[in-house]
Amino acid sequence: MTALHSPFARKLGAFVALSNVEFDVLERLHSRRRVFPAGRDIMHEGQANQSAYILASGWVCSYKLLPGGTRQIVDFQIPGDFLGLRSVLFRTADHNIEPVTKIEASEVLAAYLINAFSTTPRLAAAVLWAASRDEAMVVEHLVGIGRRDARGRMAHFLLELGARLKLVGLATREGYACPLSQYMLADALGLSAVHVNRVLRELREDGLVTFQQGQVTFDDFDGLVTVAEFDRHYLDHEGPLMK
Amino acid sequence: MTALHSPFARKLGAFVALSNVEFDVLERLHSRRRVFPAGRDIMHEGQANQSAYILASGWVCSYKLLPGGTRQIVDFQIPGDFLGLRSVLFRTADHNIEPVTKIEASEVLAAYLINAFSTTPRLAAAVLWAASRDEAMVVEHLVGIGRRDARGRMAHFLLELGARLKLVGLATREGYACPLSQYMLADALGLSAVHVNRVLRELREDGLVTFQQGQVTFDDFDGLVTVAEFDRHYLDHEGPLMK
DNA sequence: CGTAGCTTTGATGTAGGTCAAGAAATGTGG
DNA sequence: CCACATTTCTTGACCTACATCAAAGCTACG
Repeated sequence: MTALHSPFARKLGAFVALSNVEFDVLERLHSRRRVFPAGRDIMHEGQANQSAYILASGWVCSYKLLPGGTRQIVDFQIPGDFLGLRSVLFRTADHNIEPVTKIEASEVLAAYLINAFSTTPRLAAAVLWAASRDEAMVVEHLVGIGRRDARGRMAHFLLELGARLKLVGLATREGYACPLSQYMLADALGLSAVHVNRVLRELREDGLVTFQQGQVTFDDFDGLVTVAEFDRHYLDHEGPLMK
Repeated sequence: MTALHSPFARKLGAFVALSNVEFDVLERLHSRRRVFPAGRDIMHEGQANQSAYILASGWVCSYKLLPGGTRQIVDFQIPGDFLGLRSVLFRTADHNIEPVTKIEASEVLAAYLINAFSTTPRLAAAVLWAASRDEAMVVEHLVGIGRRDARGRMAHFLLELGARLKLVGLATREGYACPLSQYMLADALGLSAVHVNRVLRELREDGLVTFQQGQVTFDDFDGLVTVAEFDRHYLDHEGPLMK
């Protein structure tokens, strides 16, 4: 059954056990489906009146630029994730969003969303839950950059991404397809691209993970968890938490 | 008029122009007022069924510990800030909260809050607004740790804190009282305490800021803004944005 | 099939960490 | 209000993780 639904429905279903009615409301949220090419930003810092989207396929990243020209990627979004929820609440976007690959996304009209929330409150809970989880991930990212060394950061990042992708059926314990360049990893982890390359080599030579040709392969999952000091708890929802 | 209200009401009032009725509802939110001593955590990672609080006086910090024993402070909360909003939504806290000073905080009952939201929706908007602003600050913090050097981080941090304190009337353009130790600054900025000390000295010797005896003094505000690459925009709400 | 963006590697530099130890401030009990 | 203890601040010497620079081999796609 879950296989019939969109990644978004699938993800929310992992948080809250949804009825068929709720699934239907969910599917009707998606209004206009749009396609964007890789590389061209779909949202700019400071831009007003942005729509929100639900990502159907492809990857995007949210980032901020510093005056010096360097950038920091705050988060990646994968199928099933919301884009620009905060930009709707604030009237203006506070970060940039760039598609990493070609993407398909469904526009979500604010009015529609609010209506869906009032008719099916469990849906509101599920969406807020997802939003809180995103924020928790930003926090974890912050902790990693502040207090982990390069190896730990990379290991943690690759595991976390795996856990998120598993939620929408795009990863297994073996690994997953990953379209990120080493430059993007660098901008996400607060490292230089050169160092990212070296760390990746190290992890590979230690028999922990291989990241080559757009494919992440966990060679020693448990070993990697140890290096990452990964807290299995915070993303491992085995079943719906709300019955 | 604003001077009569609590820091919380004062802060929300800066976002959304509130009516007297709304102010009253706001004041009634605070149920039990409690006092906590400095240093003893009031919320633990993994602990279930936490209450939320509104901080009335004093400072607290939210942090996470890594298995290695190091810690990363994610954010400081000052009077008028919400504590543990996310811990209520998730049933369990995902970080620790430690009072930096002795604090007074009012417990907020979840049921009360939800009720207030449905009767005065503008209040819900204001609270969500504040929550989004907090999240935006965590993002900015992440960017700083990932891509700014120690000087820039410190400068940015001191300015941001000043901007937040100004919202609740606890800072001026001249400076503010700040009870944080250099160890805490270190844990917040992802630096060592020793280096924090050196950076502070540098900034003082360059005539930019002085941080001594619990007092932050801006010696050259504009100069500091330049060093910090501080975006005046993102916290400078001069008046209510929603009329 | 050429050129632009990735990846890989080596050599060298530096910001910030760690260790150590003394000086100030702050707190505590008598 | 003083003596003592404890935390916090400050500074110096040394070291390491990561940045920067540079250049060569890959991929891929228009």
